[in-house]
Formats: sequence, structure tokens, C-alpha cells
Amino acid sequence: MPRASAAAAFCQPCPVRRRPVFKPFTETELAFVQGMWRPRRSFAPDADILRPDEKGSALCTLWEGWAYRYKALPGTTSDGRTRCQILDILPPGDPIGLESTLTGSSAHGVRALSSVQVCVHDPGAFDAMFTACPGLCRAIMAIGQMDMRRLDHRLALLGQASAPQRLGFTVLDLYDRLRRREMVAVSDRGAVSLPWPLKRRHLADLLGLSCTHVTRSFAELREAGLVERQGDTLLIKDRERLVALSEYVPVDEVGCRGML
Amino acid sequence: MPRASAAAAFCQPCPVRRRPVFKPFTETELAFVQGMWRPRRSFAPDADILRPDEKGSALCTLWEGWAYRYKALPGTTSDGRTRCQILDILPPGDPIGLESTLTGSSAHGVRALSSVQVCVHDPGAFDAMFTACPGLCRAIMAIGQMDMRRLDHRLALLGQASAPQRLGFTVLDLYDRLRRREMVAVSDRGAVSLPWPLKRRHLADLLGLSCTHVTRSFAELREAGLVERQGDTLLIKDRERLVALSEYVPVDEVGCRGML
DNA sequence: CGGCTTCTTGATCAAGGTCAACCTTTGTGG
DNA sequence: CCACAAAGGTTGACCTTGATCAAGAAGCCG
Repeated sequence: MPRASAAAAFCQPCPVRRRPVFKPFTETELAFVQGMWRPRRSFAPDADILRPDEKGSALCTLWEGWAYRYKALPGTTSDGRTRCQILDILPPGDPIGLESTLTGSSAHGVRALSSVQVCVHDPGAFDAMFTACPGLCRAIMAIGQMDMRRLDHRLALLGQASAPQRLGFTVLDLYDRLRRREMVAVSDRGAVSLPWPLKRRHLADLLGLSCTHVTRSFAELREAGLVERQGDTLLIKDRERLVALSEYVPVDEVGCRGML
Repeated sequence: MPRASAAAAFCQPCPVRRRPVFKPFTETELAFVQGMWRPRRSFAPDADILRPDEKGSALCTLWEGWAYRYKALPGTTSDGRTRCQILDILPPGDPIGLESTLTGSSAHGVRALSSVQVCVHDPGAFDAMFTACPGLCRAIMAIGQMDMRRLDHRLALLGQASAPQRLGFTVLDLYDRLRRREMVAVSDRGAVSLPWPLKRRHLADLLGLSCTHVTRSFAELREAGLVERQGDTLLIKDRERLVALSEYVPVDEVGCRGML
């Protein structure tokens, strides 16, 4: 079958899965996941990969580019946009549509942050996974717990931290998640840098702040010599002090095994 | 074996599981869950059922009484208590310790809100579940998604809603969760009531507010004729208007199947 | 060079935090 | 049954954080 062979060509040497966060597949698992393979789809920045109200939607994995989970809210912000809370940032490798596959509907949407390609899986085959691949199933459950743990962190952040702390925490959290995916770089003089596709309004929606206040908090961190924005990458100039200011505690997510 | 027979005596006609939120077990599932059965444990109010830093801790299910998941934070509030964010309220039937069973450690603690009894399960047998009971495994994964969905809601709440909205939303959410567990009552003149074990400080930690401001917000709802506290039950006097004020959208969690 | 969007800065205002006093309820021992 | 203590709840005065509104400054295309 052309479909299976195309999958094999992609899944086995998958560039995303080669990163150390992901556990390698067993042969059975690889075969199973390849059997679920469907052609990849592309999305432009700001397009909905998963609409908030969508029923019976596709199950897929973020293969290239970034996205975010969000929840649309009634009403509108002061600057015209519809109110929205960003729930989580999704870097490459993260699954999309698990909730709707498991429960039949999704209470959140997923939107592309940059240009995005997703690997599509056949949701009809999903239920078979529970009998065919118990180990994979356990791994996905563990990933779910990790996501929940990060949500817990974020909840504590919105409940308890000041605006600059929220911002600093988010920078550090993103950096650490990307480091595990080998997507960060080391600059000179001990500074490190990470890709930064987030606009002010994304940060505002993510942190529960207004755009202007995000700017102010950013300025605060910049003036303290902690971070520096350079186009679409962000420099962390003094991790030590940034950690102290944000009361940052890393959320570790080692040895996950998804189904890219 | 006395152990197995004791389990059978409890699990089969379990008073908690008889409620409509829970799906009935199949025979295999019942047998499996009974095989994990260990003697129940009791906790006094304010005792830690699961300490935040605990490794390799027990897996159990809330059998009687209420608890809450929380995250302790460095520093201390103005009134002396250590700072803490309550992540979720756990009514009877909710599982405890899934995260640490699946990932080896838990980033949150669980504390008893009232006098509590938990059904203890053998965490060593947990991994066997993935091969022995795929259906149960799927059900637990779906529960995880439901919990995540409620966390999403709460995140949007802390990010976007005013203090009275947060309070109203929480009242309505708790009411609906308890209704599905048949733990609410109807009062006269269309009002409904629910058990209310939450002190001001719990609400403060849950909603990311100060104790005094919780009082003020409560007073606001009371003066608007929406809710009324009577000892340790809460009256909802005008659900309609409370829903409108809080922009409440129910988080449904029908047909879950746990492993009590 | 306009015409976009995004970012920045300043002035003003409201929501909520802090501190402190006081009131109510609950529980306990005499 | 009362007295008292301790915990929790309520209220008010004041202050800080962050929202809102509005006007520019940079970028970033065509």
C-alpha cells in the first residue's frame, strides 16, 4: 500500500522523534502508529487547527511549527479582539485532539502560531490502541499527567504571581521545554537564546494581562538586564537572577513517548 | 482470602459508584479492581493525604469526604499561612495519586477538607491494568481529559474573570458536579442547596484572592439575592442570574468510569 | 514613500491587596 | 449553664497593581 509505505518513510526516521524527550518506539508500536498514518496537513499562522466547538475532529501531532491551546470567551477586550485565554503553548511533537478523540468533544481550540504542519492520525484506529499497544497507551497517559502538571503550574502562576514573575516564569519554562527538544542556542558571555514567535497579545492572553502591561513588564526585565529581545529570538542574559525573580521551578517531562 | 472477599463485599455494591456519573464495571474490570484492593485509610480534616514531595506514594480513591489538590509555594501570605494555590476540589469518587503512579513523582499535594476515608489500591498492580483491562484504561484516560478540561476552565477563570465572577462560577461548578453525584438538595421557592465545607481561606487560595476580598465578593452576591450561606450548606437562590453574572458554562463529565 | 501592524510611553482610574479593629460563632472547661 | 478562648467572618481606611484610553514611535511590507 502506498499509504503504509509513505508512513514508514516518515515515521521511522522522524526528525522530531529523534529528540531526547521522546522514548523510542517498540516494533509493534511503530507498526501500529504507521497504520494510523494519514497525509499531513498544513496551516497558516493564526489558522485554527482545531476549532473550539468542533465535534469528532481529527487526531494529529504537531510536526513542524508552533501552536497554542486556547479557550474563547464571551465578550471582547478593550482593543477590539475577542477575549481569549491561552491555555498552553505547543511546540513541535505535541499531540492535538486527544480530548475530542477520547470524550467526543473538545472544550478548547488549537491555533497555529507560526506556519504549521501536522501529522494526521486515523481517530477510528485509536480505540484499537488500548488492546494493541498497552505500553504506548501508558506512555500517552503519562504525557497527559505531564500536561496536567504544567497546567497546575500555570494555574498557580495566574493565582499567585505578579506580572513580571509570570513573564519570567514563562520565558524559563519555554526555554527548558525547547532545550529538551534541542531547539535552543548558546550565545556569547553565558547568555542563551530561544526562538520567540509570541506577540504581545499572545502573552497578554497567556498571562491574563493587558497588552500594555506585558510591554511594561518586559521593559522591567530588560532594564534589569535579564532578557533581551532580538527580532524573533529571545536572549536570556542572566538565568540565575531570572529564576530567583520568577520563583521558577522546572516542570520536568523526561522520557515521554507520544505517537508522532 | 480474607482480603479479596473483603474487597468484594465493598466494591460490588459500592455506594459511591452507584451514582449516575460512574459507568458500571464489566466483570473483568470488577475482578481486577478488587484484586488491587487494600484496607481503607482515614484522614482528619487538614491532614495531607498525599504530601507534595512524596515519591512512590499510594494510589487511592476518595471514598468519603472531600479533599483538594494544591501546590505549596515559597513565601507566606500576609496573615501568616504559607502561600498555596488550590488546584482542584475533589468530591467523593475522585482518584488520588495517579500522577505519581504514572510518572514516579507528584508535583502537587492532596489535603483533606473534611474527615476523609480513601480506598487504597496496590500501585504495583497498576501497570498490569494496561494489558488486563484496556476498557478501564481508556476510561481513566478519558477522566484525565475531563480533569484537564476543568483545569482549563479554572485557568481561564483566573486569567479573565473578576472576583465575584470567580466565586459565582465556582459555586455553580461545584453544584453541578455534586448534582451528578446526587449530593445536592432542593429547597423551597426554586432555590437549591449544596454542602459547603469551604472556609474563606480555601476560597482565597482557590481563586487567587485575599480572604477579605472573598468576603466582600460573597457579600456582593448575597446582597444581589443570588446565594446565601446557612452554616455548612450554601443556598443558590437565583441560578439564572448567577449564571449570567459569572458567564458560567458547565463542564460536563458524563459517563466516566473510575476504579473505586 | 505611504499604509499597515506592532510596540512603547504617559496619564488616569478601578479592582483588589494590606492592615487593623471588631463582631460572631463554636467549642470547652468550670 | 455560663464564661471564656479561639477561630473564623465582617467592615473600613488606605495603598499597590494592573487596566484603560490615547497618542506617538518603530518596523515591515506594498
